[in-house]
Amino acid sequence: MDVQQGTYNFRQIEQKWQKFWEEHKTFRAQDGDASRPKYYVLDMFPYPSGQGLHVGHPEGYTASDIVARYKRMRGFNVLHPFGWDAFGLPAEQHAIKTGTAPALTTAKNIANMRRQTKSLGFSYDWDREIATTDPEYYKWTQWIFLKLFNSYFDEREQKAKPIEQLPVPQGLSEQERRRFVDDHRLAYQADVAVNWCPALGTVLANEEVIGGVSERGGHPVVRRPMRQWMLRITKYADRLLEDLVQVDWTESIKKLQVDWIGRSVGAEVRFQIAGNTPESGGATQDIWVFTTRPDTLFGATYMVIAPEHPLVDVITTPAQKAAVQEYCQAAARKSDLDRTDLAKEKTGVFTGTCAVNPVNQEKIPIWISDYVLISYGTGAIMAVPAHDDRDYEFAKKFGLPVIPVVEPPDPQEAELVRRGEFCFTGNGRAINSGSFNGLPTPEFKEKITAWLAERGQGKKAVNYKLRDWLFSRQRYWGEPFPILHTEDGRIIGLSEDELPLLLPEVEDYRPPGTGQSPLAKAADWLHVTLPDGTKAQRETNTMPQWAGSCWYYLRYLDPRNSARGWDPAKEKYWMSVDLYIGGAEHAVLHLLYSRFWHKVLYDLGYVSTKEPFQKLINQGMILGEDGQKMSKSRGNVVNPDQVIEEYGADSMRLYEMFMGPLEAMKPWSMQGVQGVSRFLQKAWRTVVVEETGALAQTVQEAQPDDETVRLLHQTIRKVGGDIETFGFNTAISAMMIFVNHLAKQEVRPRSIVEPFVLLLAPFAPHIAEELWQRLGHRESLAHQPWPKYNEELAKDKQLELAVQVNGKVKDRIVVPAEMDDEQVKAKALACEKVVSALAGKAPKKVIVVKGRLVSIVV
RNA sequence: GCCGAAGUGGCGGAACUGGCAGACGCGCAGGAUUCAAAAUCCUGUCCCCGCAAGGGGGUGAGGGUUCGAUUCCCUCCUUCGGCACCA
Repeated sequence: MDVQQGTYNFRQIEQKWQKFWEEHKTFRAQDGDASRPKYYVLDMFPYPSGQGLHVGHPEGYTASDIVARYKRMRGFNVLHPFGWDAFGLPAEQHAIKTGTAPALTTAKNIANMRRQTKSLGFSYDWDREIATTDPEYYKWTQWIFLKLFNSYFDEREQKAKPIEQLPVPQGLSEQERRRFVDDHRLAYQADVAVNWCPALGTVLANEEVIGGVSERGGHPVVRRPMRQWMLRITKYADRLLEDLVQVDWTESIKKLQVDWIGRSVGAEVRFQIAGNTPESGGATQDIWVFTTRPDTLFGATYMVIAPEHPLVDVITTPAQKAAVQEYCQAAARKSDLDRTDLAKEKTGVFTGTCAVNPVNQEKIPIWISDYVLISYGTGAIMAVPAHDDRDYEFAKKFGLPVIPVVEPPDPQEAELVRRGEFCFTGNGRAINSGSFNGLPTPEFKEKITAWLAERGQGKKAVNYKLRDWLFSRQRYWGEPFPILHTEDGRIIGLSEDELPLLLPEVEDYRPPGTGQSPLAKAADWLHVTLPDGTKAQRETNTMPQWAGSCWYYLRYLDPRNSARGWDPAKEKYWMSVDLYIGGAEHAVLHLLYSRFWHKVLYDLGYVSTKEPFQKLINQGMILGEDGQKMSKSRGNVVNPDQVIEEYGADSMRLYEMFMGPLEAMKPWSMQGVQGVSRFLQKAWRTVVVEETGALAQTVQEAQPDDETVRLLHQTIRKVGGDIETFGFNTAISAMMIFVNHLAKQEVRPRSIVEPFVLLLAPFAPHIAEELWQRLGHRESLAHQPWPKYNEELAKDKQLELAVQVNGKVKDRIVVPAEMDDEQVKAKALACEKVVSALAGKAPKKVIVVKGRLVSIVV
């Protein structure tokens, strides 16, 4: 067999070992094994696209695989699973174009990407493979949805509870009671202004709209009211924030989540409409505003309400009616894109009515402008142009007064602010604020909030940028909702034993254009008669792609369980995920949604940890050789199949890790692949005679020399340490140094070569297994103990120190490692070059830095 | 505009808690081997002056702290990522 011959034939070696691992189930994770610590390494599972794997995928997968293989050798029971996030738009769009069922396209794509993934020799436990589109999988996605549907959020305990425990007010009619309950479910329906994308024929979540166009495809998105399914993620805003302290993620990713949740503390303040006194009838409601700067109340010179504010019609005077109507209608027609584009120029219209500032009884005009959003706070603001950039801009445009009430600490700024020529948004001291003058901003905030509360004019308030999650899509290729709508208007969740509710087969995948999904056309599926004879229709919306990926890490724990989503004992054993690796593009979407579901499941007792992912690493993007983002149109896309064909999986893996830091963005280089490929060949030749395939004569049962032993132990220490800190590039460089040294040796003792092969194994597992076997071992090295290093043996006996005079290196001295500082000093001062550099002057100071240098200051 | 990360040879990048800048790899140059090429091996490779010994400069720019700064502080510039009227 060719494999037995000498040259490094990666094709045969890689095939051989991939087959071996698969047949021997080398990487099977043992549920509940109490004899070893567990370690759960998870990759963000891919969407099985028709393009197949791109080189960005193996970057994260190789990193996690190195850790998985390393942990196994360190004695951990490792769970390292893989699967497919297989619902999604491309397969559906392909179906619309060609009529091919998305299920078929998806199966084909999975088969291809599975082949590619396997060709890289990752140590996945393939017995646990899952696909979100598998009915046996989405059955449980639907099950979790029902848990959300059948739960409410208990404000006092700040947690989800079964809906049966919801305290319902007495004396409600059956219909009112039902309405009350439905309004408290974590999954609920609401008429909301949604992001409707006409080109895609579906609504999108806020997170899926980037700058007014759809994230996928870049199609225009408009606002439109529609009845949609929502998930009450906002109830979890505080917990999603607080629990970030207990996960081990980079600060920048945490910050993205914090910013997305956007918690703001301030006050809600009541403004009465001028003239709306008890004597005059007092019928009009007051306007409540939210502000984070109640300390600037004395500087409020006007108010703004959103065009959609319910009081618009009530407070508009007859004289202003026409102008206001025109403005509001124009605002309603604007898409988000328009609003973003026009953000530079403020627009607005006066209602004709004034409000009364509660702190000084001043009358201030009420304006309407679309820079105030109906969906945030109360949909109305008090405007303080002296201390808010947007209000300042608006006031300048419409000639409204600017009254400074905060004095900046900087005198120059203070002068400009006093003249109304500078908008100061920072903290300072109060001016023009009556008896509050002189107070520092933070203190003023507290005082004024209490002052308002005492008088019933305000209260402390918290607002979030985070909105409830729009959870329905008008698409075919997604999980159907396990929901029925009865003729008499009831919403019923299916019972557990009716799951999975299968996706019906349809002939036409085009959206009907009515705002419904293609499922509305599946008449047989759509219409249902309940046992009691009631007629009902199925919910025709489907879930967004995020649904399946919200909980897949739990299904891996028990992927074939048909009785429950996962076994509680297995959950307790494996959770939480110790290491999660994937792209940073999921920093807010997937990770936030997933954490939310996890917390609901935690509240309901289905999982035992508060957070799903303990440690998170984001791999950086790989650019094309030209330093540009890879794209077909640029023609700079690197195909993993080709790289593997030409250089082998081990070289591919090694190069992806050697390119640079895992988290950095970095360009591809085919010559770089060649470089690591040369390294592997060199490593091969240190062990195997190329002509015969025999073990090299130089690999002997001999005593290694001190230097080689030292280098081996240093390399063991370096490689292990680097894997722990994800410094794979420097680990590989250490192995290169080691091989360069070993290749020069006439004799390469087995006691040196074998540990090295084990070090190489997590990075380049195929070649390592082959070398291990050729060294005479029968068993796979996958569970061999990781080599240990000896600190004493790793220590350098002699140290070379630099000797500096006034910061310039003048000479070098070689000293025994244990030499004490005084002796080192003496030796340094005795150097010929140092003596001449000193030129007879006495050193002021001599600093010895252990193992580094001697610094002499004159 | 705001927030975050980062700027080191021709290129990717290294440098522990402030301690010899440029490890390792690529590329390039020269040499060995070869009829020749590939492969492999050896030598050199931050910049400037110098035949050399040696000297000077150097981690985006400028300043500061320090015996000593790629590392810490301030100002500015550039690139990338995120958010985008959230009061």
